[in-house]
Amino acid sequence: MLNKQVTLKDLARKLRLSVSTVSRALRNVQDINPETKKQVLALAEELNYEPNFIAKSLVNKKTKVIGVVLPVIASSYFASAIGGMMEVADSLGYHIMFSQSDETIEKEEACIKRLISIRVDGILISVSKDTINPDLFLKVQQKGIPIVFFDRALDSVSATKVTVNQHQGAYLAVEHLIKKGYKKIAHLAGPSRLSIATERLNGYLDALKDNNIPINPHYIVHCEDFEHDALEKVQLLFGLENKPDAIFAVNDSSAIISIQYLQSLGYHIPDDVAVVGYNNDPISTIVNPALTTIMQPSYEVGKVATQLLIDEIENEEKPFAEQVLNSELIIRMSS
Amino acid sequence: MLNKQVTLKDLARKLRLSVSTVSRALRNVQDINPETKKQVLALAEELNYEPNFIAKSLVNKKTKVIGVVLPVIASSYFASAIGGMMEVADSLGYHIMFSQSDETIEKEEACIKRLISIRVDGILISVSKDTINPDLFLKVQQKGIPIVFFDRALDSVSATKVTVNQHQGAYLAVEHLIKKGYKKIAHLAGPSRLSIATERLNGYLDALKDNNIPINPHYIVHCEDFEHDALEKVQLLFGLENKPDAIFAVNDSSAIISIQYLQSLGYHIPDDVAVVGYNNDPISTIVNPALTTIMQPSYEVGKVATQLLIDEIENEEKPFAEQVLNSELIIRMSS
DNA sequence: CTGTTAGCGCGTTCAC
DNA sequence: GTGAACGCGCTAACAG
Repeated sequence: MLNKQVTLKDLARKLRLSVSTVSRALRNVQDINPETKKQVLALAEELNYEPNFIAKSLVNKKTKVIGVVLPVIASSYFASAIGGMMEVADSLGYHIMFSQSDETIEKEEACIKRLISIRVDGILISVSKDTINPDLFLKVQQKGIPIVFFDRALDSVSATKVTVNQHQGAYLAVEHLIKKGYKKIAHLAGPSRLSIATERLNGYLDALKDNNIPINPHYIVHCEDFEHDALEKVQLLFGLENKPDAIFAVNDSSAIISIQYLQSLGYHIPDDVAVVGYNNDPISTIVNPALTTIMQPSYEVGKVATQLLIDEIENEEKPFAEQVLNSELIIRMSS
Repeated sequence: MLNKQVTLKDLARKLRLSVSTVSRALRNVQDINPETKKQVLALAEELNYEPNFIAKSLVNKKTKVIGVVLPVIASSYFASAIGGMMEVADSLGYHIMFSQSDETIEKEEACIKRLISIRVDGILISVSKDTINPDLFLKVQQKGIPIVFFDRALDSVSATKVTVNQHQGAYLAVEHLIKKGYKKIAHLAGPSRLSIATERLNGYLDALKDNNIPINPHYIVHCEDFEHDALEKVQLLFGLENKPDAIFAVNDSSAIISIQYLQSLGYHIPDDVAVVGYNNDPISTIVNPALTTIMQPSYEVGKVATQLLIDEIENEEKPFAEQVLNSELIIRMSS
């Protein structure tokens, strides 16, 4: 029962017309006898004809699909970025094909090669954390396939890039705490090997400096494993003689762990200690008090990156743009 | 600079061979002079030749891509299912193309038509919550395109389906509470119009019945808007003369809201009141005490559905299977 | 307005 | 072992 797919030829035969006439009628291009056009449309409808994109692609060398490569799809950050991509792609008539690199360079390379085989019109990529070598990306560009980096980019390749300013987000969070009157602000930092963590740390430091608040090294603790060792780090912080009156955490999970720990000690949030997180995870509205946090423009990243990619696909010679998007402070009850 | 893509013809010309010879050499099929084969492979490597899937698809009428239609991609449940799909598809040489219906039947129909145009080899779908009409799906099947439903299926169309047993999960949760010695078990139910909510409610009821625990209607409250009105419902529950000693919540968010409310009242979890959630959201390990919950096999759903679809694609005549997967109880500290 | 021809990149005969 | 010819479904160029 396979292959019941109706083709132009089928329509042409039944209508005793030539294939090209049918094709023209369906696409209403050039002059066509309104009468025959009507017939064609009617039969197409009746037989449930759907144009074969594959054949079309082969002819005009455009597949109208863009390939996306990202580390993992099951993360609230990427899932949201994907939403943005879909929105733009959809509205411009493009399809999206996803592939996961699982953070390994081997899979990343395999993904890209497959996308090339599919002849995607362009590629959107957030590189794996180990990716350093630019060769593959250069080859892609040489083949005339536009590529734009989102979220994580590679310095060594010149291309359009859309990223998020981590420094600014952290700065915003700390500045907010300062404005609220907190002065002894601690930072639950992320793993020191990760650039997003150090950028956020720098944002924290600069916000303090710019407001003439002395930096207390004891107030900076690194959670080398994110939320998994956050609890002991908070305990460290509140074991200090001179305890902090606010915490800026590298992510929402760590912030929430802090809140719960402090509450169990009898502290009141935000009166005794204020807490600000990062990410605006769904959790942040659920906890009590609801968490003040930084919302990264992940949806926007997806949208912008896709828009820029399609621009490049359709207007051959476009200079590379490098956009750095800012995050937003979401003030809730924890600060 | 476009269209730098190398083709068989390019290789053939440079090697002064015919296209078919080159093709054969690359696919190492039939007898080929090992010498010419070596040359071909060398040049292909040098020129970075990548076979054109589009052209291949047109010839053998198989695209090796499967289309997925789901309500929203940015949900931890679907994101996880997608992971399962990717794993299976990847290992079997298939690509996946996603599209979102945004829970509307119009977009759902548009998605399916586009997938048909792309000539996907098969379709995986979780229908929008308003979908009732089976016509479109029947048409897809008539075209010879296998379709399998996952998570949410349509009774009116006979096809392979992979779903999750909600009754069993709820039963597991309540049974666990009973075994722990709790007897006054309340249920924060979901919106009564949703089938998953009523199935879970029935699981709750049956678990009580099977254990000879009388059902107290006051202990069943419906959160018509999930977590958004969970707080007031819990307050209702604990405003009762005869207060519950355990809560089974329809999802993790509601469970966490309950925990925090009870803690603020001075209750100790789980000594005074036990709480069990549903979904095994990332939050559930973060909160204190960590939440006992039900883990739905979403990853498994994705895997199984994809596997069954590919089976159908490759073995024409396969009877439809209907798989109902069971959930798992994750025991943590809240019970 | 419509039909004919050619070709997109590749696989599959069928000859040589 | 290799080449020529044909077709997949469709669009584009040129006739008529």
